[in-house]
Amino acid sequence: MSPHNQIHTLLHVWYRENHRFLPWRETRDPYRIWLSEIILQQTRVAQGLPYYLKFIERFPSVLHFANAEPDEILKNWQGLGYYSRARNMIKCSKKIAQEYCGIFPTKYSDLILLPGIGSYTAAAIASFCTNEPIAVLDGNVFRVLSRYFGISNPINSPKSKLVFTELANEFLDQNNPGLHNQAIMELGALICKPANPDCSACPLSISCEARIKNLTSSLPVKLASGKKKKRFFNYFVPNNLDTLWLRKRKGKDIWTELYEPPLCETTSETELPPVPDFFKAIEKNNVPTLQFDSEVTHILSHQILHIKFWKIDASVLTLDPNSDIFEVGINEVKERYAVPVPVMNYLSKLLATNGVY
DNA sequence: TAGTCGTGGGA
DNA sequence: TTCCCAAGACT
Repeated sequence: MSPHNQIHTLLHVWYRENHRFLPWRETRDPYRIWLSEIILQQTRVAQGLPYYLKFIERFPSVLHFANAEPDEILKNWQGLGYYSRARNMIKCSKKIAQEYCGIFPTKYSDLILLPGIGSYTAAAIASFCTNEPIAVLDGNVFRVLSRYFGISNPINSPKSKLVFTELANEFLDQNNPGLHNQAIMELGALICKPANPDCSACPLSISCEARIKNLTSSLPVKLASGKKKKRFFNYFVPNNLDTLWLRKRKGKDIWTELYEPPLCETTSETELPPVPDFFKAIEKNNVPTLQFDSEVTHILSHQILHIKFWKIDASVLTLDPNSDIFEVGINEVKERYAVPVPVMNYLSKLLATNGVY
């Protein structure tokens, strides 16, 4: 008999009566659970839901997913952010196709070895699909446990993760692991919110340390994040409107494997960036000139991007054949190539302004 | 380990 | 405006 028996009952009753109906809760298909969990990492339900529905329709099984073109996966992921999730899903699906004959594993010990599946996602899939008794620990659970047990360890410090992991598993209802995990996360999402938690409606309030000691506004403790770095991007687009140059981003920077126009990054704001050397003048004396088009500020978790778009006279230049830049119709870009949100916004504005398509 | 990886919404 | 945040994982 667990010392938390009574609270478990209250929590589970609350969940049954108050949980949201979400499509990934209507299945025990590990593929669908996996898809939803990866999509929802650091992402709100409202933002992820349409992506989930789109992916399920287009890629009904893990083998459909594994056999798809990586660029098509990325294109469907466009706009969701944290694109390494999609890249890791591709690796993960291929590994499942090869090592598991396309049968999606459900054991925590198997799941944790797969790309993009960490401790949270492995616990979620295992407990939701087969009731494997292992506690999930996500942002919601961190917050609920911090308040309920009055734990002041910072929730975003790797050292604290061990403490909260043990606590979560001690608090886990061994008889209903899947339901318990769902319930505690849903409680964090709907009641025990970061700001202004609704303690009056909380099934745990009777024995919640934070509520009893009036600490709900000071828990959980979170370490401050560093300030954002500024970067200055200059994108070059041809001055005729129906085509675009693209290049695939590589390396460990943002937007890896997404496409973007030729880029010149500068260390400070420029009134006029240099003409990059992947543009070659057709005639030596007819150097292409740049014409400022528009600018936008794009904010990421750890960076502030100051982006300027420049038009360049395509009729007097040619591309360095050694560059990886290629030319595409704008329609094809919109349909096939995953591009960062600010680039997509620029294209949409371009098309709307000119009414070409 | 602390930093990094997007995006959109709300206080 | 500015800040924080939302079902984390990786290095």
